[in-house]
Amino acid sequence: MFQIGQTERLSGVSVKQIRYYESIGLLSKTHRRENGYRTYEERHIHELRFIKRARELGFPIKEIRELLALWRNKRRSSGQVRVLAERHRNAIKERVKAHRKIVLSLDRLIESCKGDERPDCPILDALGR
Amino acid sequence: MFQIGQTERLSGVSVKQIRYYESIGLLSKTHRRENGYRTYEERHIHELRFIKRARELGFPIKEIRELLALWRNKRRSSGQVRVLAERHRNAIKERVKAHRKIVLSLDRLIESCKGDERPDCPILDALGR
DNA sequence: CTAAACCCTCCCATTATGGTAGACTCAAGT
DNA sequence: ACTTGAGTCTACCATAATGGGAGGGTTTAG
Repeated sequence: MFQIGQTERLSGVSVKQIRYYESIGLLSKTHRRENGYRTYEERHIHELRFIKRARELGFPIKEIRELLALWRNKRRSSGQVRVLAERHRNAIKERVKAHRKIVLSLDRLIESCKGDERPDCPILDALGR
Repeated sequence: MFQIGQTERLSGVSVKQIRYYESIGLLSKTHRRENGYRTYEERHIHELRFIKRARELGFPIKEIRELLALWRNKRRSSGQVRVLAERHRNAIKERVKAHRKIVLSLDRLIESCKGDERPDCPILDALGR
């Protein structure tokens, strides 16, 4: 039985986040003591670590909800998880692709800009074209 | 003298965005007709196109504000613009780097997952470790 | 005169997190 | 017993940029 501060230290998830995850029904329900304090058990720590790792992999909370459901369900199929992971990976790949294009454009613009004290600026020219 | 719908078509920026950019002081002030309708001139179209291009390059509005100020200021130095562009490019590069790491991690996880009908799933195992 | 197409303002929702205020609880020290 | 500090609670605000919609005025064409 931990209280929220200990749970933060044990899981690496901030108190704010813990309360938020509970409020949106992502984290399993917690018990409350007489004084209103939340109490956590090992199970919650594990869930929070799970959430934290999934967040670090960029999964949005909506998808973590599905992953968590599969994690809790002993009769799930690994195929479902794989589909989720692949879908997410593709989304990130798309973002990377778009960002790399942007970087290339910026490279070209910056390259063409002398960056001196004069008001002449190809970057602004290109934007204001 | 255009009204907001025409301005949307000419600039490619949505009516919603146009009003928003004005409300935060990004777009130059507009005149209002007797009936309350906004009226736009060439100048506004140019500014909106500028904003649109900068947004497409991923510049946040805060930085577009600075770029626009430099664009309007005939006595600016191109060095200032270049610094802004480089800072922004570096920020995006960092994001790309982080995302690529994530993709690699996902690649490994997905690779290790057979994706069949069985409940055994290395992805969930890794997240719930 | 009416319908359609415009325009207006105001409010809400999104995503996930951090901050703060005001109040309560608990444990330790004096 | 009393105070102090740490811990916790709820509730509200803010972020970034955009879209959606309600409810209501205006203009133009038929």
